[in-house]
Amino acid sequence: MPTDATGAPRVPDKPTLEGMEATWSSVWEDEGTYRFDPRASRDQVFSIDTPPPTVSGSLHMGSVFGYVQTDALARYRRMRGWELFYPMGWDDNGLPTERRVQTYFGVRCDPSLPYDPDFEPPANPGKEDIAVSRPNFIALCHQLTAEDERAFEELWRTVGLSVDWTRSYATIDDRSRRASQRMFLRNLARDEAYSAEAPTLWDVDYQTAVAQAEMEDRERPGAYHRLRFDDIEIDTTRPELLAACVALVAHPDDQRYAARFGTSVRTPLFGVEVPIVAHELADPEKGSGIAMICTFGDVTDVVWWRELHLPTRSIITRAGRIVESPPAGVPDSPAWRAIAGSTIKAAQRAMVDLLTESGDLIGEPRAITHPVKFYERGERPLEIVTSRQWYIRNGGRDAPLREDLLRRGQELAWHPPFMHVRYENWVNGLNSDWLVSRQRYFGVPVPVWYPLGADGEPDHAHPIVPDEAMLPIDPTTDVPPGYVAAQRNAPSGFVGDPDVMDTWATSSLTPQIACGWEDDPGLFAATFPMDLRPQGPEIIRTWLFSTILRAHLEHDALPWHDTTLNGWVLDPDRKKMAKSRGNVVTPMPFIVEFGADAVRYWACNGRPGTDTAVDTGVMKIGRRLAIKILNASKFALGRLGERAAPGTDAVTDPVDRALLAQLAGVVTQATAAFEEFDYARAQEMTEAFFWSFCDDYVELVKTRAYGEGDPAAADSARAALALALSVQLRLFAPFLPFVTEEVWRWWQLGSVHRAAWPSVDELGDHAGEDPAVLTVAADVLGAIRRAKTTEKRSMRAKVRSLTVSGPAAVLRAVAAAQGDLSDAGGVEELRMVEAGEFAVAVALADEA
RNA sequence: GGGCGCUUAGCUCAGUUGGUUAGAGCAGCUGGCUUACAACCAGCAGGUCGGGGGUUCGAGUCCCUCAGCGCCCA
Repeated sequence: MPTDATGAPRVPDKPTLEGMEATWSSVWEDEGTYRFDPRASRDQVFSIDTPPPTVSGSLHMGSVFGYVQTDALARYRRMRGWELFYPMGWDDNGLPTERRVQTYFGVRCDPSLPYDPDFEPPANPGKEDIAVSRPNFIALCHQLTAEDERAFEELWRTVGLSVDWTRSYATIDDRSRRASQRMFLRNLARDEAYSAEAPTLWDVDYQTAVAQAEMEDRERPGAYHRLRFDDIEIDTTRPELLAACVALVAHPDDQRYAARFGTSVRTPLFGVEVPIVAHELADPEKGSGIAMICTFGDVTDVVWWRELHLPTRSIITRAGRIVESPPAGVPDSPAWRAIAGSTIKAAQRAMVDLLTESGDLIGEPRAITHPVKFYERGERPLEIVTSRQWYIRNGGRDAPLREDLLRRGQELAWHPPFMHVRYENWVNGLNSDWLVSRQRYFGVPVPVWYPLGADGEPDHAHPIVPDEAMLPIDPTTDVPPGYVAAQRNAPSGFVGDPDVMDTWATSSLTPQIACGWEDDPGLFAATFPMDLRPQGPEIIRTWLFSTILRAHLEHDALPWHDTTLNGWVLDPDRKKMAKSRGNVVTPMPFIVEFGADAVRYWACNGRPGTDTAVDTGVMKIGRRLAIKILNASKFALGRLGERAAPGTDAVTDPVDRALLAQLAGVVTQATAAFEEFDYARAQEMTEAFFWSFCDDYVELVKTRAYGEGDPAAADSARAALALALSVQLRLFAPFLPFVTEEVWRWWQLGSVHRAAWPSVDELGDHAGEDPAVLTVAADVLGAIRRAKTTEKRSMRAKVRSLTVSGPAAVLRAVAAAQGDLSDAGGVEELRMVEAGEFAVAVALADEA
């Protein structure tokens, strides 16, 4: 028995689940149950890098699903004696928050406006967005995310996450900005970060550059237009880019065009002479086998342009329109004026009309469906514009670094293991460095300035960097060392980098942020590298990868030893839950209807890495389990009356000893499952044992436990009930923290969540008992019940004669359980017959 | 097009290195107010483990192949 038992239990008459979430979450807060002890040393700490949820996203079942699974692992580790470092962060930085702020307050950011200290957002957003300065806009972002974070924390507390709430952080707070900027400067100093002017994937609506990880292919309708270039016909889906054409390209082995390589043709309408070139990426099967290269229609154009050293004729602006003046080499003709300044769609219509008129469009456009690149949050296809951006090397163009990162992936322990291959696929598929600058507002500023020449032009090759002690900074308001404010934007002065960093550039540092990198060396030494990083399946390529990258570059280490990946949450029709599908469901109604423990039961019922449907049927089972725990506990503890539970030594009856022996097996297996991060298996085994405990063991010993007979036999049952209950409550505690805490405190001091994880040792020497005594007794009891049910008799009906036949070992087990069997089954006479086969014959007494 | 996962009872899912008669819950059916629990309990019935082939004394499990579903990446 636990040594802190308080004596006689206090068991409520009508135990209930209602209100448990509020009661216990506030007790845990008051008692600091989940508070990290910073005096712990690294070998005592288990640290978890919780991915900060995007607070401006909706609270949905997917969040609860993964976080609860992790919480079960965390609670197990805590009970095993680890000092848990389990902080929570909020990912509030970035575009999702900007969007939400824009629609919520009806504002838009105009960085050219000055800060207005008196600005108040309208109570009700009007039709027209109000333009506000960047500082005002950022203030609104902070205001709204603070509200969102309160809602999230409320949910997490209600669902029982054992997070240390005193250690929360947000990816936009001072600590995160400081870490993010410091890491960027370290990358810059080591030449792992660099800026370059290059063709960049660009979202014309958000007006920002987009990284490879944020881009996705979508099937979109398009049309092949066959255009005539002198005697050559090409197919293109983007005739509006004709003016941007710099060459035609065919495969080097394509005999149809072999003779033409090195020659040139003239573009229709514009009459620009362009060379015919050869490149392996030209697909002979596609269209006529020869394509026009434009600057830039897609990423292949960029490859051709770079590798074949072609000129640049960009015609698309960052706003997604055709430029006003034609690029170098293109005449300012009527054809040009037909598209100058127009939208891309309008330009396409104008080009098609002109080409039809001139006869250079052959036949009708042929409709096709093809993959088009989109920003994952965007609504219009990405364009490619040339701009200066910041990059961090990630192995995309650097084989040794890529090999290092693949090796890191092999060092990391993946749960489940098959997820590792997704990482390998991603790393092997990288084809560019990581573009980290974004032309947005609510993010961590790129912490550099540029010197301005006497002509007022910035010198991008020699950025001015702040001292680390100054961080965090905003280069658009802070002044660089050695300059004064008046020199901002003045010739021979300086200019701040206007960009912010990609969200991932900061959230890839959650281990460093949470562990106090450079800010709190003691904490960092005790917690980093972290032990576990749990996450959803969709962020291997972004979050997981970039976190490994940053830790590799700075610390030459993995950021964590183990990583778990949960599955998707599917809607009840087994479709992936996604905002775009409109099938997202929020968790609170389920928590209200079934209770937090029941929702947790559902989450932990989902296997590691396995997609799982929202299923109220499973939650009902969870609720039923929680209620059963209350009632079974009431029975077990109620038998103790006014006394404390007898000690383990009192367990002498073979049936009781067999129960504890079986329980020892469950403890061993549940522990092994948890060690492999398989919370679901641990829950399943515990649950299965508990139901057989209730249905068979409790029924068998009930009479004895009521004390109707030998006091020693009664004490044996009571001691076994109490001990088995204590062990099972602790086995359930990671999954059902509320109901187990409720019952624990009926008779124990302190929290079950700080109690020791059960061990085989505490079950005494009963682990060596033959568990078959209970198994056989349960089988015989089952046969008696079957007989009564078959004859449609009450369970109270007496058994006139019970005959058990079987091998000697089985009969010995029956004999050992004889008293309990007779009591539980109402058996008047028991006969045992040695035989090869196990069989039970039941003769019921006549109805009274 | 490449990679990964899944397919087991009407439904939702377990089934750990190959090993008795493939399990659970829900739904269904039949009973029972048995002093922890009627939002409960007891019992019953229900499956050629997606199709085909192979390895083995033995395959839901390993190999090959086909089909369907889903996800990731091009």
